[in-house]
Amino acid sequence: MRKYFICITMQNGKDFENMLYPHVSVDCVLLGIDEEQLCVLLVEKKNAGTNQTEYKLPGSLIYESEDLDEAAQRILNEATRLKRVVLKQFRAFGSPLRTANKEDVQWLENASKMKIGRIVTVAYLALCKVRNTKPEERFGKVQWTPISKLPKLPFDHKEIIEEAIKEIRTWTEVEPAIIFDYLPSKFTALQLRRTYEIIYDKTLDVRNFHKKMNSLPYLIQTDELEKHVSHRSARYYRFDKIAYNKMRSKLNKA
Amino acid sequence: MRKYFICITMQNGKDFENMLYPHVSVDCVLLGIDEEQLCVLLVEKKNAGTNQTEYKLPGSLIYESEDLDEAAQRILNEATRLKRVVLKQFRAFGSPLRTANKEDVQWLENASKMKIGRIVTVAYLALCKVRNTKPEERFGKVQWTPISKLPKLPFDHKEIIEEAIKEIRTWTEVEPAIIFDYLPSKFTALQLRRTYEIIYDKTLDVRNFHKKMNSLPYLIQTDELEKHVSHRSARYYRFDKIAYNKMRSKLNKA
DNA sequence: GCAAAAGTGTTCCGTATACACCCATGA
DNA sequence: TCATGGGTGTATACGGAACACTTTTGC
Repeated sequence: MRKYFICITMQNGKDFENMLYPHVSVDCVLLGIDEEQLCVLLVEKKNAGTNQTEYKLPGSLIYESEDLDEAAQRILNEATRLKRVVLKQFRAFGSPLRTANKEDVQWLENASKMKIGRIVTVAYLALCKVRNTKPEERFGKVQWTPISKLPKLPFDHKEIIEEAIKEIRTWTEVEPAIIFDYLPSKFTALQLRRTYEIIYDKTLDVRNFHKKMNSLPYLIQTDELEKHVSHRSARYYRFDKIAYNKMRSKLNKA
Repeated sequence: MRKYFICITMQNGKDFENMLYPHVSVDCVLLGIDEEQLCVLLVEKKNAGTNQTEYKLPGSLIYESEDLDEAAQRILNEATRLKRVVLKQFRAFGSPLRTANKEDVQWLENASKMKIGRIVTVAYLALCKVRNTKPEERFGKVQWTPISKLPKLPFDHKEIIEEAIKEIRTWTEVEPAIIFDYLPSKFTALQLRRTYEIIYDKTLDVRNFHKKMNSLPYLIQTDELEKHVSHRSARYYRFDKIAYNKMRSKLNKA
């Protein structure tokens, strides 16, 4: 049995480079910490006709000539205006049932102006500074939502978020540098500890944590102290990227 | 600017279920151990016109209604006739440059009878018993090739294999059960040790290895001994899946 | 003076590493 | 009798976990 599949592509005389590729999408799970909770960035999903606002993960079909990593950076930038955030691809989701819900498909067809069949999505993960995010206007409103209070989400976005949360725990273990990408350049021991506590959802012993910090070659004490706090002021630390990389390359040899 | 993209799909009156989806493929990196070396299964890639045989990873476009995991199982089964092997999705490869080599694309168009543009591939990994593999005839010849002697490969298959080798090391650490899926149901300490040695590409201390084995609740000594070997006969061990799962669930709680 | 967080050391336990010799078997 | 792998124990090092009190500062 022979099978034929013919694709005809048309566009308004514009370059092929800017064409969307309506078979593969990239979704970004942007995690951040706000009000002592792990939060995920959701964007508004405007439903034609109805007034109710629903939410979804920031994501998009990829462009014809765009690498997956590039697409992820683009989406992250559109949703937050942040640049050079470390993004990690963590899984592809490709069940044919992803597009089983007709409302979801209808919405996507309206949004993309394309006929949508099946879509395989590649999911990315990043840790972002919540305070710094200002999405592009045309991207609509974004909302940092605690992971304990996720609303109804389209497609399999809930599953994607669950996987992302598992993933970030193992990721921070193997590549702790991403934590410092997330923190301000000077930070206190408390800030660092809270970050780990929220990511791992458990409390850490203060003394053991200090001991650990002192044993890590890439955590440098500075002379600066917190000011104007109503308690003993804490010392600021900084992340030494060079020492970190040196340590890593040693580990990899052994 | 509006963009249009029209897809027309035709087929010989057969059901849509069996249609290939020419935008996403799945490639399987099947690793095994032969002659004390880590090997990867490659399949013949017949080039129309020329007589030379080249090789590639077993892989295929996915079918319209097929999940990614299903596609991976199908490909594994076609290439080895093995069933119920644990496969792990480890990364999507989606650079537009994947299809930069025209020969590769030409070959794929011939093989699939489809017009091929860009393809995003999702890569899977498994550990297989080399001796048990007998591919389906129509799949062509397969060859277990030592990873140190990879031939020229199409697309980015070399990169995919390199990633897979890194991946299997971390995978066996977090999920040692896959090793026992790979070994015969009764195995000696030597067999198990060699398996680890080859995967990690380093030698392990014999005494420490025995000590470790004894400390693991899921490794059970049997009363059986090797026979007809020209040295003291070794004891057989077996893998206790129940004990393994019990141990895992404890770990996850803590 | 009090609330709030900073900072600091010791003990214990389990796991990883290093290391050398005698034993059983078939050829 | 020799070649081959089987099997065993001890000492040391390191990192993680548990645990309580004094210090500093602003209000």
